[in-house]
Amino acid sequence: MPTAAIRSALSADLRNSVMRLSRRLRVERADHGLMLNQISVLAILDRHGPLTPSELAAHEGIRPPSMTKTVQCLFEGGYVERTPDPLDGRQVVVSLTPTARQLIKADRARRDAWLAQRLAELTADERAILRDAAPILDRLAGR
Amino acid sequence: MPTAAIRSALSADLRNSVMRLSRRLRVERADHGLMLNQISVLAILDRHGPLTPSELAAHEGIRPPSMTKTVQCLFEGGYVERTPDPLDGRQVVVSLTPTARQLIKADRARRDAWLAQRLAELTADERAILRDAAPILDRLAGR
DNA sequence: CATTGTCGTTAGTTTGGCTAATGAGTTAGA
DNA sequence: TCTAACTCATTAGCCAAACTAACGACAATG
Repeated sequence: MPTAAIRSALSADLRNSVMRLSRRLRVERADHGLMLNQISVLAILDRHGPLTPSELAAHEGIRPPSMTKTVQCLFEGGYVERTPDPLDGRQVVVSLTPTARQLIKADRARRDAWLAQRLAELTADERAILRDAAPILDRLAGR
Repeated sequence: MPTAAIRSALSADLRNSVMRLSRRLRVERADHGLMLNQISVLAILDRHGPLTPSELAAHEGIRPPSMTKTVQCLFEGGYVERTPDPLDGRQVVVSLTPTARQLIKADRARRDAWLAQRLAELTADERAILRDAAPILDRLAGR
């Protein structure tokens, strides 16, 4: 098999795997009915503390308007608060509500975040491969 | 850093990388204006010869109605033909037109399929990691 | 103090999945 | 044989989640 063909096969396989997993990730939701991207935002807020919508968007690698929607959903569910920044009236600071904190805690305990669950079922070697692969995928996506 | 936290970080990183790359893949198109998933279908037909819509859907890991849409687009662009199977009147066989064959050939020569291009810019080691990672991602997606 | 820029949001579009249902055609069983 | 059940492709309609463009409020700067 010539090099070009091998690369072409990798391209096809990788594309398939990535698209499939992303479809799965998009649809999958934990038992509290939150979408995985919403949970991800909660996790970011938990790790970094209150952030503005733009900062959140940067973390997720999406545009601010997309993040506004996610935050809106979380707000309606009572998971986040939006408080205007007293120093800069343009900015809004998004922070977790006690409800969200409790949910995150329970989530972590029960390990019911879908992807984490699946990852736990892999071998250590397989997880190591994915750990190596993640930044490469990121670079492919073009930062 | 405790094991659980490491795994949780992997989960977040991997999710991010996969979603980012998938968004990129979805949007990216070659210079002939075809979406990457359409090009992928052409590539499958090129490799396997004529296939039915269901077979194509299975290859891409999507449902038949979704494939019908893609095939419809390709048909309107003059890239595929749909011929009824003479043995089984329910089935349709999708095959490449000369236009498509020519495009595939040119594509291959110029290597302008977006992902293949990016992959070519990686080191051999990095590609090896991705080659190992792809089937694991597939298993995460749930077969 | 007026212009220019930034932030969050709104509005509207695009893409590409999905399920459910339909119609044509096949297969199997009474 | 003829009817019931199944299979395949398609249609219709829904939904999630990204995007761009534009807007209003506010800030910063000349």
